[in-house]
Amino acid sequence: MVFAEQGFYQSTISQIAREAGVADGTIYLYFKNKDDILVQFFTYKAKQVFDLFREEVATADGAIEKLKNLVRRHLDEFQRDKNMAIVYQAETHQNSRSAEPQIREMSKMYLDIVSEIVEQGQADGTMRKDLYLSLVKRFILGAVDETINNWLHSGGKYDLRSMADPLIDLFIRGIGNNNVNNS
Amino acid sequence: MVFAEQGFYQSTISQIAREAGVADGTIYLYFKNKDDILVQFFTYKAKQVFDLFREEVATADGAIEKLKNLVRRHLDEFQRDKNMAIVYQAETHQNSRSAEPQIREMSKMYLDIVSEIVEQGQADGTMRKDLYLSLVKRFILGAVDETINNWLHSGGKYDLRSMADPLIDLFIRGIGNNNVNNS
Amino acid sequence: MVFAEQGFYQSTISQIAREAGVADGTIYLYFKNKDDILVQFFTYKAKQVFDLFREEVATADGAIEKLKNLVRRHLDEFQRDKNMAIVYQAETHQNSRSAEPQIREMSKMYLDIVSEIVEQGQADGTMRKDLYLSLVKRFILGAVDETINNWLHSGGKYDLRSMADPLIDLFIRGIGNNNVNNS
Amino acid sequence: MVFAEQGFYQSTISQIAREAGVADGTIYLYFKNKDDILVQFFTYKAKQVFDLFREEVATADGAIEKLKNLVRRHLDEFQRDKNMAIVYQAETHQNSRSAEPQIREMSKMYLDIVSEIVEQGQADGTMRKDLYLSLVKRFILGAVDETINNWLHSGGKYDLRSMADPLIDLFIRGIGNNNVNNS
DNA sequence: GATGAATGAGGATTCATTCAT
DNA sequence: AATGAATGAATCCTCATTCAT
Repeated sequence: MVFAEQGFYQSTISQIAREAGVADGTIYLYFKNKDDILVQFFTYKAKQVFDLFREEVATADGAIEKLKNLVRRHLDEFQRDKNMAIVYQAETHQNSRSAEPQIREMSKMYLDIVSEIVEQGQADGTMRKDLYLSLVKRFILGAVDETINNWLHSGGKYDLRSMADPLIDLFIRGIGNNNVNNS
Repeated sequence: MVFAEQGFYQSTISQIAREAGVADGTIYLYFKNKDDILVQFFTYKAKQVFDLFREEVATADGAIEKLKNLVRRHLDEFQRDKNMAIVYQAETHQNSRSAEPQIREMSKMYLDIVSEIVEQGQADGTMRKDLYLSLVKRFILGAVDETINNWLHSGGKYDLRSMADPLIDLFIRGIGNNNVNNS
Repeated sequence: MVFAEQGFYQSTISQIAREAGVADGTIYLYFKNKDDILVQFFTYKAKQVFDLFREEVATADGAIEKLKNLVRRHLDEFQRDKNMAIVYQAETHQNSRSAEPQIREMSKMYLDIVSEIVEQGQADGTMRKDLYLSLVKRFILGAVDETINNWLHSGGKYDLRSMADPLIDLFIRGIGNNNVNNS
Repeated sequence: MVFAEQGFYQSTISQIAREAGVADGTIYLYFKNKDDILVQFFTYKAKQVFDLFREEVATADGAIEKLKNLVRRHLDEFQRDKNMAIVYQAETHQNSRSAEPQIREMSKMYLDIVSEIVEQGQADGTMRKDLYLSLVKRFILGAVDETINNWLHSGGKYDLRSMADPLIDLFIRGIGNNNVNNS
């Protein structure tokens, strides 16, 4: 996918069309304009990915287990579809984009899933009650995102999925030495 | 700053010049080309910001205190210079940018500072020894970044700096309920 | 043709396009860039003109007759296509042109034809054997060129072709008074 | 001189100024505008060179001797001042130049000198009477010009002046084999 | 539906020229 | 007289979009 390599705005309709194996004009039979390609791409991908996420979370028991599955699946999917990962990383950090609504929606869906998990964790006593929820969800999303971002910038060589467990561990236990404090 | 509002590549030289109160051609007396504006901007800002960061870390005692100061300062500076924040967020998540070297350098400097802090924390017993260091540093950077990113997408209304302490708390203690484990 | 009137480098793409009855962008469907217009023009013309020259020379008997035909045809063609004549005159006397290879090739082809003729003339005894060949061919090309150049600078009013025979006469007999020598 | 290397129109005022060791603005104290540099250059050079030519012709006896001296001096001067040669070659073959009047004047002066010589030659019986004068003078100028042009395109390596005598020989005797005709 | 040639607005960059110092 | 920073008109080229076939 061209706009994974050079960014969506640096890609031309000609490149996109050639890659799709159609003529330039044909693009306009399916997309209103160039921006609409991005919008539809995100709309389609969002649905696809979030269905997976929801399903993954639903099949797990316990908040921590749900969180583990979510993060694993997240890393897994982005590893599987590196192009989507690149486009997602690039576009979620711009503003005044035409795909802004789609991106906000995706972010929101993700944050909602995390919120639900944390709230469940608080309810069943596996997570701290004194958490600043709106911060926690971003803290988790941010850490996962940056893990993906770094994987991308490194060229996507190593196994991204293997980062899931250590990452969850940091979410759950933090980096402080609890043994010291609790001794 | 125009390219904070519409992204650097969506801004025109005319807009940038008008905003700077000079003629289009004048831009080229100070910058080799359009890309060079971004490069010089990051080079200049990086030096300025990292001097502050280093200083902030140096004046604190103890790893946790250092980390607090760093994160506070980070949020503080990005809150103070919102335009820089926007541009930084946008450009650090693109690839094949001309400012790539500057951005990699900035990232690396940041990660190095965090590494040093964590290593010190491990040495003085305030941080866990069983940490995956290269993951931890990105986990911290990612969480801070996403906090800033969200603040930006919300329009920069609330006080970003106030996020520092709860964020550090999450880094240190995690979200797991240690009381349960330790009871 | 605009660049006949003002020189190729003084013409703008807009002018060239307007004259061709197409939009500016259309030019770039057929030419790589502005320079390529000149290159293609020469490549095309060179082939066309030199095919004529070769043919003209082939159909004549005897070196002197061949030379006459060549010069006649040369003047004839440049008279017929005055724009080409202007561009040719202008560009063959510049250096570091992008069309340089085409121009060198055209010059070389011309000089080669003349060389062959002169060598044949020497073989059949109609031309002097003590000739400095590489000078002779330039001497002929130069004289024809300047004849064309002057015709152009005079506005192309008079009949250029009528210069052919007197010019050949000068090539063959020179301006010296042989009768005096031979008396 | 910069505009010998890249042509006058491809040279910038900055380059010309730097080479002259003055600031850009200073150029405008001495020249009305960029074109005026070319105009003044030709005006100055023309006077200088033609004074030499006239002198050279005056000091010789006999038309053929005068012609020899003129051609020698011409080649000599252009060899000595290669930059002038390049600029002269380039600009005399363009039209709608601002230096056009200067160039026409230079051409005319040259052709006038040649005319005078030929007329004298006809009067004293060393040159043919049946010459088409306006053609002869261009034939001579063209041949000399092309000799210079070729020397320039070859990089100006060999001794240009040594071409003078063989060239004159061609002017005088032509390339035809008179012995054959006169036997 | 599909094509791809043609369009022309838009944008980066250059550079002759000016003018305050 | 000399400077050189600033100007902005001018120009090449790109590319999203259209539309006749």
